[in-house]
Amino acid sequence: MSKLTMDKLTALCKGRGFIFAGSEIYGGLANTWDYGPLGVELKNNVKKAWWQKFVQEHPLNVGVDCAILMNPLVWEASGHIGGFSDPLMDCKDCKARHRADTLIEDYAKKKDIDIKTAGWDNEQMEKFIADNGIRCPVCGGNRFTGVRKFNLMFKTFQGVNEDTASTVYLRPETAQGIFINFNNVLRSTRKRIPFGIAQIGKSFRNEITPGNFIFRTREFEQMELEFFCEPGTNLHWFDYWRSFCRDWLYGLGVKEENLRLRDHDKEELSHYSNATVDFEFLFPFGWGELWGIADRTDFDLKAHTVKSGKPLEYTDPVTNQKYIPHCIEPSLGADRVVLAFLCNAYDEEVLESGDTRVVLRLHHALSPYKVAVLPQQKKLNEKAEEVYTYISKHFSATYDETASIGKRYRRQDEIGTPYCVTIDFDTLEDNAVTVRDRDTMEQVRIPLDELKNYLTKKLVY
RNA sequence: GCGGGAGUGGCUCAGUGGUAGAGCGUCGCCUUGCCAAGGCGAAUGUCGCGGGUUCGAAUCCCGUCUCCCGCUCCA
Repeated sequence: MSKLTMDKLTALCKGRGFIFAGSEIYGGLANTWDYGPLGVELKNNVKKAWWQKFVQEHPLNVGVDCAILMNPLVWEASGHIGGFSDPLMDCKDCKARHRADTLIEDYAKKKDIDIKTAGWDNEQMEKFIADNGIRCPVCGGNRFTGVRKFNLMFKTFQGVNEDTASTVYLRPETAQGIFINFNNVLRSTRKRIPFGIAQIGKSFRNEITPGNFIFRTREFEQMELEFFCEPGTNLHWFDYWRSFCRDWLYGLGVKEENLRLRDHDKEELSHYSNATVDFEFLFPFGWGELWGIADRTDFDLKAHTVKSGKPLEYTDPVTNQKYIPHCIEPSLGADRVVLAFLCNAYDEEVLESGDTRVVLRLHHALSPYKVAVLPQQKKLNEKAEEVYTYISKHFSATYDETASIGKRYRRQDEIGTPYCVTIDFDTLEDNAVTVRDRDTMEQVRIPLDELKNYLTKKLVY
């Protein structure tokens, strides 16, 4: 198998209608991508598969879909205003841009001093850099501009007045919508601890450095679960979700060699968390984070309790004890995992004839089309259309009557369609069709009235 | 923002002053009844945009825009 490159993948995505560059006819808009007809099917299938395992089939979890725009106080409480920003400074000599906190912490690590810049303001960082004579890692100069905070949140205005009072933010994570609805969900579902609230939705971060196709974009979709548990049971549930998430990926065909779980060192832990594991996938550009599972403790519920004055707590129905639940958060990037599934599925197979067959070996649950209906010849299209009409009521299906049958198989292979149903001249006599399997390339004859059951069995997830 | 690369049909590119081309892909017809066959035909371009030089610019000059890669990351 020849190696997959991002160029190959983006070409396939664009050519076949998975993903297009955004705003193309106006010259584009950097790092925006539009999902095409196949891409939206794939992405919807990914979301559906996630929802199925994390909500539909999981007895402890329920779902929500919260607003993207929220009261700005939410972000003050969560620490995103103030904390969720990068302190940047430029080298006046070589124009390289650096993060002030990184410069300081790298320096501290080298000197073996224990320094945490979290909570420092701009002046403190500028002073430390000047006092210690920290130099630009690129050119060695020591003339820096002042520190400017670059907030990662997109800001906009609600209503007609563009003043501070009407400033709202596009959410940088979906999680906060869950936390602020903790009481609502608890009351309306009569859930007991432990339980989880799941959400799929768009988030926005004004990243300085987006890139790698749909891996890092400023607008992206998250699939997050906030799982609430009794304090002290954190580790148990952390491990539980760690395995659960890993198995979900394996269950959808992610190869073991493409996935690694990396537990965070104490130093890299976020301000809210005391245990974190990264699920990393081996993309053509290297290992990239797919899924982060964090133990957020009671940080968020506590913060919102303080800020809002509304206690977000739980009363144990047996002991009548009140406590603020702790929270384990598996947070998955929808676009990233779509990209991962694409990379994971991409295969180039060299056939006996010598030419290569490009196959997307997507899990059946993820394939944009489950079935392609192909008349052996155009003369048979009447019968074939009949079959298509019937099949498409039950499965996402496509129809193709052009070119040779072999070429049409290849087209379906390239977009990951697991089953091709061909109608031939015998079909008119015996009312049966040939079903061809994408992976084995084997063919079986199935009577039309058994076709639906046959495919249903094959396609169950 | 800085550094590098690139803008010519859907894709990959050729064309470096003189009527915009090829391959692949797409579509149609013929052929072919199970894995990218073949034949014939067709469609698709203000050559990124603006200005200049010139009888004449995809090509030379100036400006400008955009995208891609790298850098400061973590869904």
